[in-house]
Amino acid sequence: MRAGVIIVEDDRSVREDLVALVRTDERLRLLGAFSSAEDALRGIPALQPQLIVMDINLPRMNGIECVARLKLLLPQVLVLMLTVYEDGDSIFRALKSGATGYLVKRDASEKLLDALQEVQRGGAPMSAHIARQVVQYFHRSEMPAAEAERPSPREREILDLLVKGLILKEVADQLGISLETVRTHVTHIYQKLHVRSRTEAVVKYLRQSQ
Amino acid sequence: MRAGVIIVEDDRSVREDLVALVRTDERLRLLGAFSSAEDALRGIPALQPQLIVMDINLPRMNGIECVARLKLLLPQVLVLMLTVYEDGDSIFRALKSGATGYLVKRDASEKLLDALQEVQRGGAPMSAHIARQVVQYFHRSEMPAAEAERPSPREREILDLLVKGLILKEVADQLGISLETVRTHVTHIYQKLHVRSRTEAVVKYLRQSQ
DNA sequence: CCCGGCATCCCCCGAACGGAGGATAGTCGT
DNA sequence: ACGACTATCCTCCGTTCGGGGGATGCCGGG
Repeated sequence: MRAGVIIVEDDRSVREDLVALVRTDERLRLLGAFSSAEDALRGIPALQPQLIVMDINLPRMNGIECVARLKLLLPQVLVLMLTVYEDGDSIFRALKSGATGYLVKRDASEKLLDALQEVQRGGAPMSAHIARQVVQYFHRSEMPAAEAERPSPREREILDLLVKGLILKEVADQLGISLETVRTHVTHIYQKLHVRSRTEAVVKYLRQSQ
Repeated sequence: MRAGVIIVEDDRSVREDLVALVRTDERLRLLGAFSSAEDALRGIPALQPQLIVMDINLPRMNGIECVARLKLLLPQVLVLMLTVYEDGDSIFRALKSGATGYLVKRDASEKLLDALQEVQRGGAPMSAHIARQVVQYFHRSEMPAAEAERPSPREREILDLLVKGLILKEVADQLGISLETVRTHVTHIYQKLHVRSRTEAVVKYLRQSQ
């Protein structure tokens, strides 16, 4: 059976090139193409693809965030990141998010199909140099959260109460501040921890503080 | 300043006796009396009492559960449990939930006021025999969850997905079942873990599985 | 002196959630 | 064969959440 493929790429002409390319390969079946991370998150789960080709540089939510979320919904899916960036940080974050391969855009037209095959065979298409960095990266246990990414003291105070199971209104009463203020703090916490729900925030917070 | 007192007792005549008793003591100020745990939970936080006299044997939610929840909202409040039960298990669960003293009902009329004073002085009004058991109890690290209290395999499967931050709809898609089914499972999980929100459930689950 | 981070408060809105019902069906042990 | 536990699906309803705005005041670094 042919492997289902999804393309996520905001540039229309590039996207159409990729779509055309995938269609030339009889081992692949193109299930769809999206032009934004948000659309991809909504549409992909129902399509149950085996492979995703994801551009990193997307408007609003980037491809790395998008892959991280998709991997929660489709743990089995194989992701090939596509990008113009070659810096180590992007590579790390992409792979950390769950991507299997990392292709530079200028190589896409000639290497995409080979890379997709390699991904399916259990490989990880990328240069030896990058592979080396990857190994080293995973030896470092945790991505050191950037300075501005850490919740402020007040925000941590609120997190502590959320961990206890209090709802927002109870947190407000407890701290003697308004519900709206708590809401704002919580929004900021979500942004800093890159999550979108209380549960995710609490789990991440507990894990970070050992 | 006089210490604010709340009474929670479902039997009207007993409740009125207690109210009258507290009113005779000029060192105390009666802030209110409730006849159910649910009403108490709704009303007490706003009253900010220093002392709570709580009956264990209440309809629906019992006094122990009620105290556990109140303690989340008012960590400073001192609780004196009132009960007809003298068995070790009730005592343990009451104190575990955050109660400071434990008075048998038949002693209430003559010892309540003294007990409230003692609680405020940092004491713990109960017999030496009980105090001994308490010490031993806290040496045992955890209350072994009853057999029927443990989530079923399917429920744990769902908990695992909730820990990852998935919302109910995503869990449903992931498991190939309907949203309603997930909702039912989650309700059962809440009942077994004695919680009322996803956050509480996830935190408790993570802590129980080390 | 201005900008960024922080803390506070407010509004709107749609989606998600939690509680309380009820229902069917399969398994398992007594 | 009967009761329990489990898993599945459903409706109704009020509350809570999360995202999107915007606003003020304080403080500290550049």
